[in-house]
Amino acid sequence: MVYKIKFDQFFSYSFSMDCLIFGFSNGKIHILLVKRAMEPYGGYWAIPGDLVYPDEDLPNAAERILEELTELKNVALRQGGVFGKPNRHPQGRVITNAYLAMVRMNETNPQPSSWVEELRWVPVDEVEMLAFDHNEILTATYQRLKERFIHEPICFDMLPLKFTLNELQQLYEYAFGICIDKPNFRKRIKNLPLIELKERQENVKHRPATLYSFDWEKYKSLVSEGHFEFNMWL
Amino acid sequence: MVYKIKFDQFFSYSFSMDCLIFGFSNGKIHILLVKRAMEPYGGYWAIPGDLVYPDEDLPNAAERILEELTELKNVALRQGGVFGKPNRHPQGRVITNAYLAMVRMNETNPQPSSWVEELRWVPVDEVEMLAFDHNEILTATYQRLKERFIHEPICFDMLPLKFTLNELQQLYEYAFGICIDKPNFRKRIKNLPLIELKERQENVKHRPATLYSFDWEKYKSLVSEGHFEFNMWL
DNA sequence: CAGCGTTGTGGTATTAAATACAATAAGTAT
DNA sequence: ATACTTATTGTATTTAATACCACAACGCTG
Repeated sequence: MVYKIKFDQFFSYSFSMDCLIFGFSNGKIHILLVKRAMEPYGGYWAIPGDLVYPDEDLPNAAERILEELTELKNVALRQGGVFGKPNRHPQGRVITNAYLAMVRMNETNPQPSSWVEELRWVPVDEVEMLAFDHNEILTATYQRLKERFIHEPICFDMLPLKFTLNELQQLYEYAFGICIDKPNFRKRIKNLPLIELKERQENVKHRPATLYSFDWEKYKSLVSEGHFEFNMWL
Repeated sequence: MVYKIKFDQFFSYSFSMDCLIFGFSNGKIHILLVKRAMEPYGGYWAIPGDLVYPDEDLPNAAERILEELTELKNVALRQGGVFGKPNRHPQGRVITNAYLAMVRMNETNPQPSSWVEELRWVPVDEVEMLAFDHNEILTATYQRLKERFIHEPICFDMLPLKFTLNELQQLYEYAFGICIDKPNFRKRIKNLPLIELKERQENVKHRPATLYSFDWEKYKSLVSEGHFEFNMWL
């Protein structure tokens, strides 16, 4: 089957970025959603995203768009999948690229901006109907996020800088829907480059837990020099 | 910073697919390259790829393009990364999406077609200067391929349907640049759903090795029902 | 067909890690 | 002090990874 298409017809697409920002709070992984104040899909909740400019590199576009819509800066965005069904966007052929990031919700204060009317953190398993094919994008991206959880220390990007071992455990338990024996969990992670702080929890109604930080310096040197591999459950 | 851009300017991009076909032969992982008989980059070696049609879904486009250029059909292509530097294509803004697949080289007979002048399997570590940003695309995609090797049984897509355990071992040794103890290797893989065939190698100058197949049926049922996880080296 | 070289296969002893489960210590609230 | 909640340590058992040795099976050569 041979198609005859004019050159111009090939150069008629648009390209967008969708930024999936994940955070952890109250034992649940959340995603940042925005309410669209603009057609198409005005009034719908959506993943923050917009079109890429003609002379803009993709990583820069993702950063710019995220900041324009939510005022978030200095977020380490990573590339995810591509979604390009011909009719996914009512205004034309728009192929979109998911970019994802993990942030500390307690230190992150997104504000609705540009065409965003409202903005909200929603637990990933409570997300309802979204604009465009954003449900599909979320599902696929969250799946990949969880896979990365196993072999990259990215979960520490969503935990507070000072966290308890229980918070770390809860994060993994939520992500993978499992229960872990507490004493054994602590033994497994004793290989990780964690810094045990002198501080403890405050304002809790029980024995305060010791706070820890992830030692990124040590982690990098371990990886670069020796044969250290981050691994949470084979 | 606020840009003012007309609607039309946003719908002026093009989108392409690049198909990275990997195979294994003589102890080396190869990639299928094509020689371009067309501008731009006429005469250069490149990853087979072309523009997506306006009404075409991405997976279909990848299949069509691969077939048009190499006459390969029924290849299980998977999505890889996106590459979209503003000036990566001399004719305009073309964002490209890598699709990758593993094939059995002994059963695969690609033929140059359409604008492809010539076609060649090249070991991944012997690839030289390619068209566009294809070296970058290859490096990034091969890297991801190797990561998948660890936790997905995709290596069996590039081995012959009937393979020896030594071939399997060689593949992993090449990919990760390591040496593995043969007896131990065989012990590790004894958990895998392999079918030990009644057949043996033929026309070899030494004791013929037993041939094996990967049991995809059993693999699927193991994964779906129980807690089986494919894992080659933590 | 004996003996050599090559490759495949089986075994063991050692080490390290994952698991299950019990017990203790350290705080808070009354 | 006492009860109660949560954090932390300990042990015994099982399981898997590793290193290394020995042997078996086959083709080839003389």
